[in-house]
Amino acid sequence: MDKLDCSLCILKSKAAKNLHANELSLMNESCVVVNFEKGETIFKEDALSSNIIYLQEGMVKLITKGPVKKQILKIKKAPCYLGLPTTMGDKINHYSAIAIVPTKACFIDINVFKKILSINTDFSFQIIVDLCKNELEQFDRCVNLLQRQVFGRLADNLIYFSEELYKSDEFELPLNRNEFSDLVCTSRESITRMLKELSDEEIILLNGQNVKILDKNKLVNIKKNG
DNA sequence: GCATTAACCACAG
DNA sequence: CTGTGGTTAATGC
Repeated sequence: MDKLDCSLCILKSKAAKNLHANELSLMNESCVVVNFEKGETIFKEDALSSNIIYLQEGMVKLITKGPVKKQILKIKKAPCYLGLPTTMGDKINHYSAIAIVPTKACFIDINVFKKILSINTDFSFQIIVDLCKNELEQFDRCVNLLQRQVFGRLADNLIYFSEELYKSDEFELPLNRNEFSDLVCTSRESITRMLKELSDEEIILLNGQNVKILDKNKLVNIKKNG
């Protein structure tokens, strides 16, 4: 177990920036840092959960086993809190979190977390804002998945990676074709074909997992009309 | 009917 | 793990 000092952590979420020294030291006492390799599970669906996880570095996928097949719910990147809905909302986890790149995470006892929520309203407020943003995002994603065709969903996800996760037109997909299809809700073959097609039309530059968006406008158009 | 979309299957690097 | 081709079911002119 690494010894840590939360007050020295520069990778603070918006919420954690509001924490006072005494609250940070409260976290220190019950906080454990764990490193995860790509592919390692941070917490598992159906297991009892009693921690809030603070993602210090890295990226994870949240997945759940649907009635037919597994589904990637969302890709989350550090810094952020993980497992708020699934830890506060029920006794058992409704989804799993798996690292998709080397990831560093702090495990915080739920009771300590609750205590801090109750004494620091700025912190609590920011947590609520995050949760609300997340819910809006999920509503959008839900409608997109249900009402758009595959090309639109693919474009949507490519734009999400570019704008939300990497803040760059060029990025390395942290998912293989199969996982990406689980995110976009389509088949592996369709992902292959459609990425190739976008590449042929010079809307993206594709080189293995490396994606560069060449024509953002067209991509946005596909997202709208797909 | 005929075209389009996209999943499923099989097979090859 | 990925790309390709063939096949097929569903949907919409």
